Amino acid sequence: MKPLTTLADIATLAGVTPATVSRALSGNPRISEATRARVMAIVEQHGFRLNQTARNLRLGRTRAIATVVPLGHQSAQRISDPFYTTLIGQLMDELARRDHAMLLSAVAPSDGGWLAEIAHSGRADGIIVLCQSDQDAVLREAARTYRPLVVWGETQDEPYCCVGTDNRRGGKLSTTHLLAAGRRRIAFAGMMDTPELVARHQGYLEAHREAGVVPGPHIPVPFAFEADARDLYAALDRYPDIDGIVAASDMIAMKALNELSQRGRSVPHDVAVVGYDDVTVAAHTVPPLTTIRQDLTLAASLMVDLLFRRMQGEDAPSAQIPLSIIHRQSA
Amino acid sequence: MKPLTTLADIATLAGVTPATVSRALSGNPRISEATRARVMAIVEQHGFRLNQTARNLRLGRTRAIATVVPLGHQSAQRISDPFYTTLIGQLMDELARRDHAMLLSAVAPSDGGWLAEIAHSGRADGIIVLCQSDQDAVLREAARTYRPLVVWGETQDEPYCCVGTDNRRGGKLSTTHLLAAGRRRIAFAGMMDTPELVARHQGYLEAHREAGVVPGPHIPVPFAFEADARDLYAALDRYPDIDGIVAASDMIAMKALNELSQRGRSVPHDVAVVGYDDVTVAAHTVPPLTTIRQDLTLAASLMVDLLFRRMQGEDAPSAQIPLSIIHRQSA
DNA sequence: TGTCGTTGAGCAATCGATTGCACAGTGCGC
DNA sequence: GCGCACTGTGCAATCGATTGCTCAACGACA
Repeated sequence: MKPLTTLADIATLAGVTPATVSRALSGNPRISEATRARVMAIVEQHGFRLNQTARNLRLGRTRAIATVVPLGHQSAQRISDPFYTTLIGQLMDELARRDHAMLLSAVAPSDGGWLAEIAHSGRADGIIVLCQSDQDAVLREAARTYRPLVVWGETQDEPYCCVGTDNRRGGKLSTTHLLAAGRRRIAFAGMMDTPELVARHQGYLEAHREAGVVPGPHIPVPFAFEADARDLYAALDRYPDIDGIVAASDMIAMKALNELSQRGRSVPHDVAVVGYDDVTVAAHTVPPLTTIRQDLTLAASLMVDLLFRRMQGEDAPSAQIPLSIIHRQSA
Repeated sequence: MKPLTTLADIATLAGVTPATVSRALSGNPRISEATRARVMAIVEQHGFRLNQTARNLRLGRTRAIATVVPLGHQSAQRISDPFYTTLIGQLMDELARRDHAMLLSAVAPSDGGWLAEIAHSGRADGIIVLCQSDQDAVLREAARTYRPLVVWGETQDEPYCCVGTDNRRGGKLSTTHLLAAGRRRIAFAGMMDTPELVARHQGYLEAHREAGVVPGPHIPVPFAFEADARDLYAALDRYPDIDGIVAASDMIAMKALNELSQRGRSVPHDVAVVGYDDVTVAAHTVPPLTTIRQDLTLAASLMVDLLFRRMQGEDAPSAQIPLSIIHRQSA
């Protein structure tokens, strides 16, 4: 049963016009039951599907949302971090629930045109940007003319709609936890090349300030596992007196567990480690990671909700989602 | 500078017809340099972008590839397994390189129509299906009428184009490794609800047969970490004599490391563990995982290559990608 | 000056689905 | 028996870009 390709084909078979078939399919009440049944039978029989491209053109919408990960920062050379992939999965579910498709892409922003290209090419009805990266200026510019845009990242005074957690508080929370446990030489492991990470580091500093403790060294480790991370981690050897590590992500924390284990330093006895994100594997490392949880299911549903409100013209504002520290055994 | 929306707008401003603007943009040599320059200037100035939906309708193609993950099997309730997310990332890169967008979706196949829906709705020029799941029949049926389809999974005698590794050999490889190390009571941990996993299990059995060793127990653990996996893992207590575990995925292996550690059983001394996939984290577990590597960069480029050849009408065949065992410290 | 070839651009159909409006047919009331 | 309201379909324009064909203008050449 070769599938027919157009409404007109079906119309011919049913002895009606394309208009009638269209109405029958869309449940228009002005079509008689008899006609509808006849049309539907033929549609079923031939496995006919509407051409979505034509439909989208006519209706001026695509029922697709573009999800973009800008790779302007070094932290995420690739979308390999489970944090992002989990978020993408949740967004996908949430969009599917609203009957929208997800157009996924990662862009290495060579110029400022990447966002405008997506916004005005008519491929999607809205855009979700995962991570501000170093593209704050581009986002601000786009927000001036393009409304259906939601960004995951550090919420500050941005003119665009941004969803995220209070990263400063998160960084402070994990650091305070270590300080309260008596740790006095706490390193911060991670880059500071996105607003979120900068904020986490600020929270780390703030906790130290309030406790009257001198901050430990900064160890610049990329988010993802990379070849040169090994060298960077030699930093652990440079600072043998570290008794605590605040990691900017669970992946970094996990790498820390691994490196510490190889150096014969026990966690949490010698060094306590706190992660960030509570990705799925965090509960399954050895020892399981104490970490800062961001509720990604909530994040995804909130982002999609805001996006749809913006697609309807509403001027939905930025929002923060709650944060909590999950106590496991690494700290 | 509000972006103009249509070719006609630009045409009006330039004092020409839409046809001329279209030709100017596409580099048609029949347009004079003077006219082209004038049109281009206006296009630049207003940040005009072609409406891709209209273009796609006219040209009969979308420059988009649908990537689908069927969730018919229990193993992957969600796309959380790093194996799939890494593969998706690689596919995304490969598609971007060919200037195609990726339409990502996960479907819980309630009926057999999901694939036909995607194939004939005209949203994408081709389809990549990640994992056969329990949908082999649907794939076979679709392959009869729809050519641009490539599946990741177990390559057997399927009539559709399938890319994958020799899972039977992989399962055998890891099992043989354990047997060669003197292990004699080896469990297989994982579900057998997809053809790939069945094949890995067969390899496991085959290795035992050839070595003249009785296979150990089968512990049915889902691919992903889930709430009830904990109960399933109580199986470890039921079989205290196990000295080796062949895991159907690295995630399962990782969970095994964790559970064993909680029971005070050392890896690899008491129990040796071999994973599957060599996901990024596998090198960073404690101890680092010995595992079977599947080269996903190669897999992605091969799949996309086959898909594009099929989109051009060629009858590109199934293919296998190589496999290797990576020796680390867990076995 | 008349004819032909070339260049550059316009006209209009097309891709496939949707929808406002027109209109034929039916049943009803008076 | 006539007009009216109502129902069910058809007609044709529309969404925005592309492209085969047509055609005007120009220069060259005889």
